[in-house]
Amino acid sequence: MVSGSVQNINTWLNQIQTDFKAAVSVDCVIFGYDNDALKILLSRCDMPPYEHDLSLLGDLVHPDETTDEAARRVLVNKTGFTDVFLEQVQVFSDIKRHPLGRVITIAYYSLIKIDEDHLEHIGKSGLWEWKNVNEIQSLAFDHYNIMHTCLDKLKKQLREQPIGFNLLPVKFSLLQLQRLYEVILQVQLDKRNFRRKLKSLGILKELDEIETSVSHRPARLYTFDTKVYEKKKIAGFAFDL
Amino acid sequence: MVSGSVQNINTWLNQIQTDFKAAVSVDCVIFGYDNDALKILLSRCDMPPYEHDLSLLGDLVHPDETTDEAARRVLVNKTGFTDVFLEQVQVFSDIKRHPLGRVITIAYYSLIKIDEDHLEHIGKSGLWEWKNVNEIQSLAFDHYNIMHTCLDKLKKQLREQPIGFNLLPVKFSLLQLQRLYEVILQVQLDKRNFRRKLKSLGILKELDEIETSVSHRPARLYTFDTKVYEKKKIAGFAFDL
DNA sequence: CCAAAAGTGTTATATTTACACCCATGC
DNA sequence: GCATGGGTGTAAATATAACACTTTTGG
Repeated sequence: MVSGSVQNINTWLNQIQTDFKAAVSVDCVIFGYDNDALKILLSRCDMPPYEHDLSLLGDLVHPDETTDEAARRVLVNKTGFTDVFLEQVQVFSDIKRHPLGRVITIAYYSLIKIDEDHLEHIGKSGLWEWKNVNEIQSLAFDHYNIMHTCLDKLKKQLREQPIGFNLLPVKFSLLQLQRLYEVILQVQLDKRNFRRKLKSLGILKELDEIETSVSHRPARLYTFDTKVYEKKKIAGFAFDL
Repeated sequence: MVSGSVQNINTWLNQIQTDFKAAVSVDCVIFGYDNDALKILLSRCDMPPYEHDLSLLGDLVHPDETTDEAARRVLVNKTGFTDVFLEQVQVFSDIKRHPLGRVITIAYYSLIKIDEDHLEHIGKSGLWEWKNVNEIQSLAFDHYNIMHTCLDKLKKQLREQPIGFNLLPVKFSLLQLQRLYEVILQVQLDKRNFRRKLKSLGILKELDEIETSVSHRPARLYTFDTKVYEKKKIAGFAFDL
């Protein structure tokens, strides 16, 4: 047995070059938010025995890229976006998780502004579809498990950092933002306390614009002040809701 | 190019079986706490060009184990402990990170009660050594980087969960615990507020024992109440210090 | 004028911070 | 008896939580 003794360079070389290799993939849980629902971008799986299931978007990690780069590549190819929120979550390495052999996968989660034009087209292309998180009962491989791990991480980060903006249009109302938190965290929030809290963080920029074509008093629109945020992030701040 | 189009099963099979494979390893940042200092267990590296550097403890992931199992195997082999705190941190996959070829590594961090007898022996065996975190200037491979990522994660978790106990003897005084937080988080804490906070969490069990052989008034000893903790963890609790 | 969401302050409660002295023990 | 850390409480400041009504718009 190798371990327990000092590592030997020849042992390593042997192992690296022979059977101690595995295929490594990335799988992206791409979250979008639309119609007061949290959604995930999924694709039809064409691999037995999962031909009739949906699966996460992923690919093998190429020899010339890091896993982060691979995840970003998958995202860019599938959504067209280059500048999106993307975060590494966890490794999934059960020996039997993939039917074709040992494939170790790194899970990532990503936040997308779903309402952009071409993203709707993607949804209509038939290759991929947006599915409500609540309505997903099962997925191919261990992807259902991966999805839930990423969802838990999203919830945690949402409480710690103001990342919710990444799921909304550039301009949004405070109620939209509140609903987003309520839907994802599955809590109910007080309108006045929520607004006070957010304004006190100083990362919202009030715009001179208001909602249009709503059949009630239009709400003021806000945008996310990236510059202030970056400054604050370094100091570190909590975001307890 | 594969990605962008629907995944094809034959492409996958080809890639998995040929050049799209990588060696996968685990590297453990094993933290211990002794003499008011945070330490890490390191080993001498015997691989060029790092022959004169220290490195983290790690090994290749075997074909019949998950990465979590591999990390635990490394820990058990090196420290003898089976029931230790062990947490996956992050993947490191720079293409040139390993001199022998592509090796993707999964970083873990672990918390050890350093004061157990056989652990001191380990430290004296010459194969491994405990080194103060503050005194580490560089490590082999990208291990210095890995170490700092794990240290950051430790600091974060220490603020969110009462994991500090894992670094202390089973029985400890409140001052010991406070010093541990101060050393790791690099803050100064108020003795009374710290005690109030901890007692209010209800995860400390007051023992009928006191310190011995100290040249001042001996402190009451406490132990960590795992059962209460497990119950509370499910509900989720913050631990802001 | 009705429906729907926008917008706005105050009070009570809980949490956090700051702070100083006497106590028990070993030498 | 002196050095060392052990142990304790209170008051002020801050943060959080609960709560209801008027306003603006479209139809």
